[in-house]
Amino acid sequence: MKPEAASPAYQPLYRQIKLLITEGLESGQWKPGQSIPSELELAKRFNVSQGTVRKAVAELAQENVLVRRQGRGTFVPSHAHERAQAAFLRITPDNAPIHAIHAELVDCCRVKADERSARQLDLDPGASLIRVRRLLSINGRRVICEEARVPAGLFKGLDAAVLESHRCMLYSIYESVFQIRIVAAEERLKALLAGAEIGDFLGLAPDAPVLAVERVAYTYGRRPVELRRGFCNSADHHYANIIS
Amino acid sequence: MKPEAASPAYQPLYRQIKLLITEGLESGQWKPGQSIPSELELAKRFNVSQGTVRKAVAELAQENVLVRRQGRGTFVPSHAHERAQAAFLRITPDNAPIHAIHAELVDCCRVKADERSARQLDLDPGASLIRVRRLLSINGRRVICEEARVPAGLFKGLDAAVLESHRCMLYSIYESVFQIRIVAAEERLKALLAGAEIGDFLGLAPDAPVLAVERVAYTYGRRPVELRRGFCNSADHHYANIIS
DNA sequence: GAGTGGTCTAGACCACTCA
DNA sequence: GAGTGGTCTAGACCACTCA
Repeated sequence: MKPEAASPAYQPLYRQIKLLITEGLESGQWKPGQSIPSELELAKRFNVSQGTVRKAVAELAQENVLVRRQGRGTFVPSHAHERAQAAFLRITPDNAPIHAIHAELVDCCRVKADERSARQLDLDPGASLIRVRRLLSINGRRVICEEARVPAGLFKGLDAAVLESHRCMLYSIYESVFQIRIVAAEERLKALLAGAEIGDFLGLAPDAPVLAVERVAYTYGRRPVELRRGFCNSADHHYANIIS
Repeated sequence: MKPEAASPAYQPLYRQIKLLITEGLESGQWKPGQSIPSELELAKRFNVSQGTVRKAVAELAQENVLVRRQGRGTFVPSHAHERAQAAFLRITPDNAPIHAIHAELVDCCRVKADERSARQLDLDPGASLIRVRRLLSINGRRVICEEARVPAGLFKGLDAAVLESHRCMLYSIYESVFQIRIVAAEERLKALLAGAEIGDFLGLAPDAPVLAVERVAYTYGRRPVELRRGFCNSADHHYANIIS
């Protein structure tokens, strides 16, 4: 492979390699938890130098799409085994580490996408979504009430039975059952009053404040595949963020 | 310079270079807005290869401590000119870009550090702090009520007069008046009720929900130099965050 | 000891900026 | 055209893991 001539669509070699690796991940050629071939092998396969592969892999590792371990290899992170979860669960107790997370299913049903949701998910208005509502407990205390909506077309067969038989984080289920890996997300936070329904779920008065977290979650290639709304009792918990 | 022998304290060459560059920034050898020497010149100066300098600079750029511009050079970002601010102001209007930010001084006084603040700022309990309270307007609407506390020893002369004569973001003032550059921060978010005082400032009922943002801000070498608490009317604004 | 990723060098050439 | 950072190569050696 040679760098192509300058052009409006010019992409450096290592970015093309990056794309090729991403395609391998998307197609399921290398699965979560497994390692991908070594740098030297990929270099041979793509007919570039090891340095170019290294640069591509470094960027993917940077984006948490791959994990490099010196002496062992380069791995596809899994929401299941690893605590790659940690990156997507930003709510933590104020003065303690998380030692247990537990999810209770509230309901799971089909809904039609409203205009905004359709736009956010890149679907036609009125497209069919599956809506999952759950209550999350951290260290035995019910803290978060959340609602996820995903395209029914991508998540065929997602229902209460599947959710009950995989009592873990949703993203582990997306990954293990539907082969969809969440790799990035955008969130918007607001403070709201709980209201009757959410107050009930969280054991709060309707006029208690809750932290509302709206999320658009993305799979490879920045394709949006999930909308989520979480309401958190932030009396003894907070949303943690690191800038820069 | 040669890589030193393996040892418990082994640091690769490029990390040592990184430290040398950071020291140059701290000492004011290269100032915000200015460029640092070219990679080739730094390589000559430190007696390493260009690639090693490149790796050091790349990590610093990654951490937003430097900014690289192809064809022009490598620059020290400034809170003043650039919108490096953007990284530290995560509150934005729900449906519009920010076109104007305005700060009103509420008060500025000396306070004693309580135990927690002293610990967070790495000071002795009871150390003298300067507390600044301000109201921030975004696009002409008062949205945030914030309180910053900084060590009096590092910010000698910070008072109402200085704040009134530099009507801009605090971090610009820290940088231009006190030669202290904020490069990173940790934040904790909660939802609270406004209460009488904050409600007054933001034109909200005392039982309206507000987004509370607590921050510890760091300068080079992850040294904490500011504590901040912000209360935001999140009715038409939100805190934006990108994961991964 | 074989295999992995991590560091470092030297050198070529490219893309971009600016005078 | 000179100077900057960006890409790419080839090759050496190091640190780490695992059998």
